[in-house]
Amino acid sequence: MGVKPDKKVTLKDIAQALGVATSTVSNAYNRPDQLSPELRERIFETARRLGYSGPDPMARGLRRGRVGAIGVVYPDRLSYAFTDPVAPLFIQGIALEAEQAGYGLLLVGSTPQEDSTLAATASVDGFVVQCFADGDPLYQAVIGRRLPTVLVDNFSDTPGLPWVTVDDVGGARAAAEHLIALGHRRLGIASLELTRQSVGGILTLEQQAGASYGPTRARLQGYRVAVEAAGLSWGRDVVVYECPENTLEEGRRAAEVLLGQSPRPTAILAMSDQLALGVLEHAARQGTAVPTGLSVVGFDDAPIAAQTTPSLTTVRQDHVEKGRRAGQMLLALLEGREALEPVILPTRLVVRESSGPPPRS
Amino acid sequence: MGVKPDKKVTLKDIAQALGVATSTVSNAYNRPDQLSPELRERIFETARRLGYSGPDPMARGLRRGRVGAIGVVYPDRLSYAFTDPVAPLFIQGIALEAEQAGYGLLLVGSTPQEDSTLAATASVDGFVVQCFADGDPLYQAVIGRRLPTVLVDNFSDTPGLPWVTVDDVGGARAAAEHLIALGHRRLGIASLELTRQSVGGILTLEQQAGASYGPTRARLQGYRVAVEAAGLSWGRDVVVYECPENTLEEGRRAAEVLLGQSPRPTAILAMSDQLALGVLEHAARQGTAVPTGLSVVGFDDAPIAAQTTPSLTTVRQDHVEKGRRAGQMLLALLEGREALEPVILPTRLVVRESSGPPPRS
DNA sequence: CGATTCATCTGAATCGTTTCAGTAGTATAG
DNA sequence: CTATACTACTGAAACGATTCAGATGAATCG
Repeated sequence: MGVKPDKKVTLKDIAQALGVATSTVSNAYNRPDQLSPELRERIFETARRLGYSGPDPMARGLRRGRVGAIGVVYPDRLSYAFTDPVAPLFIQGIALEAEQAGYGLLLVGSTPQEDSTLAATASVDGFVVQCFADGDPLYQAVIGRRLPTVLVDNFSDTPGLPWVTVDDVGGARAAAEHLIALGHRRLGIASLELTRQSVGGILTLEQQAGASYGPTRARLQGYRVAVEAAGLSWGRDVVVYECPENTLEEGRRAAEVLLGQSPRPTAILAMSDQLALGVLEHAARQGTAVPTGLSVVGFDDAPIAAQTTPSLTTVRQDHVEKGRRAGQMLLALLEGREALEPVILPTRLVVRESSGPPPRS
Repeated sequence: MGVKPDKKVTLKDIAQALGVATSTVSNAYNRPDQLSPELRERIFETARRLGYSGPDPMARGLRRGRVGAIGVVYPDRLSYAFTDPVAPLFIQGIALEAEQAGYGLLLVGSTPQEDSTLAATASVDGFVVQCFADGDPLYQAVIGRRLPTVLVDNFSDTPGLPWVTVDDVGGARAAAEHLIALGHRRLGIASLELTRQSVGGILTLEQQAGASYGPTRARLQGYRVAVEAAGLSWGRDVVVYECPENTLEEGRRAAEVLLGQSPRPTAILAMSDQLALGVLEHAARQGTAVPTGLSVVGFDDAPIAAQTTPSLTTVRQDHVEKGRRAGQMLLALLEGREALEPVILPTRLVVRESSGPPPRS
């Protein structure tokens, strides 16, 4: 039992079996006060006997206009989503709110075949969408659904479309200021992608101007503000390397390329802890001591950042809180409450062992 | 726009606007070959103009009998699910298969209010359910749905209900044998929960016999086989401490209690890396050197296990593969292909730095 | 005792699609 | 020039529930 391919048992079947109206059976499930307890019990008994597992969610959803699921949209393939150690934290935050309100979480990513995006056909009551590049078709598909939607890590000027971001500019700026205060004068930046389908590599100033991912753009700007405030030249004293993916390997490669520049940077600013860990790994392989030979600062404060050797100096953002806020905003929309104000969450520099004064030249 | 609460635009509206049959409009979306390209284009144009976002997923799902989502069920609250670093890997595995077949992943956990479980009302085509204790009501609810279902980390004797597990017994045994071969004669075990809603603490032999979580039971058994094969006494030479939650904190507490026993264990076997990391943390705080003062062996081989200092000796299982297999099995069921055989994935001891010979007494 | 309320239960409309058996009308074959 | 086959489109019946305005009879009230 449990998996027999019986023809489907419906409300009607059990109504017929008992000689009552289907509406009565429906009431047994949805409005216990509308019928006598005995009849209700008899209905459940019959349902059990016939193997009826309760009202069909889809039919109910259609009629009620509500499914009980919120869509969480990733700009990338779903299977990549979890290579980033902070993704689960964000989801956890949404889950925290969703489960209280009785919603499930439907994860949707872009499918291998670009054309038919799942976002267009997902049965959900609303969406939380993460960090999109300008003009991403998946994003368009989501917006096209005209469902209540909350943006994360992206701004929006559309009224009624709330968003939550973090202070990327401030965080990045604090990170760069920290290194400069330690005496570093030559910096390498391991950047996240600037555009969809980027190939990576050292970026010219022009290319940097074309960043279409919000957080990447904001962090570059934050770094730059600090650099120029210190009287350094962004063009001359800083090298920006774009990593085409947010993985350890790309972090390693970034380190390799950046440290191959001359003059050699004495510190590397990474836009994620994932990349920073890759940088640490490269340094370890090369026998470069951190922080005496090289300083590294990450971004995110992933749980692992505190556990590595050396532990990672990084910019903390509260991913769980970010998820919660997004969840709260969406639920407010879904439940017809007043829309919540967009919010910018704070970031904070956490100094650990991976940053220190530059080596004396 | 995008979020205006217009009254819903339907197929019928756009059919009327063009003076064609609704079935024709439907065909425009689902069977392009059934109508002339020009009409199809006119239909899309009108749809765009009226703000029609394509066939309603729920209505379509109802009619077609397929939603395009697979339910991933956690035995616990969803927000807890992600405190374990290996959970994302498992999901990633499922996602890998699901996204290829065009399915989304609906995460459902137990809701705070025990009664109305989301599993009973989730719009999905099938379920993957993780490690349940015998008789868990959430599990009953899932089975009651009579949808195609795959069990993970649990066996099943029901035909047509495939499962995937790992060789927990073998892995645990290898871990214990490793420690014994190193010379350890007194072991502490930091166990995962044995039953739902357990409170934790040192376990008597009787209590151990009542384990209702499959993996916990299997690992205990594996440890025991190794211990007794070496001529040691399970009752006298081994202390089992049950952690009520799989968290760092509980790992620390386990270490504290286990190391407080006398005679003191010279090694701790933890049933997850998460717990093992807690043990390491406790050791570090106490100034106990690992592995010279204490050996620690984990379970799972979470990504972080290789990165800690000292790196963690552990039993490797391939969580991504576990997810993939589960996904494949479910998809086979969903697509009406022949059911795949249940599978037991291998485990393998990975020796790193956290295990060594016991201190000389 | 007639009027009201109350607790139960019923019927029919509806939710927004898909599907399938047709119907014209036009092109191809014999 | 009639039979055959397409092509392009239509109508109506599902899909499996919920909802809401009644209907029925029993109980309560003044």
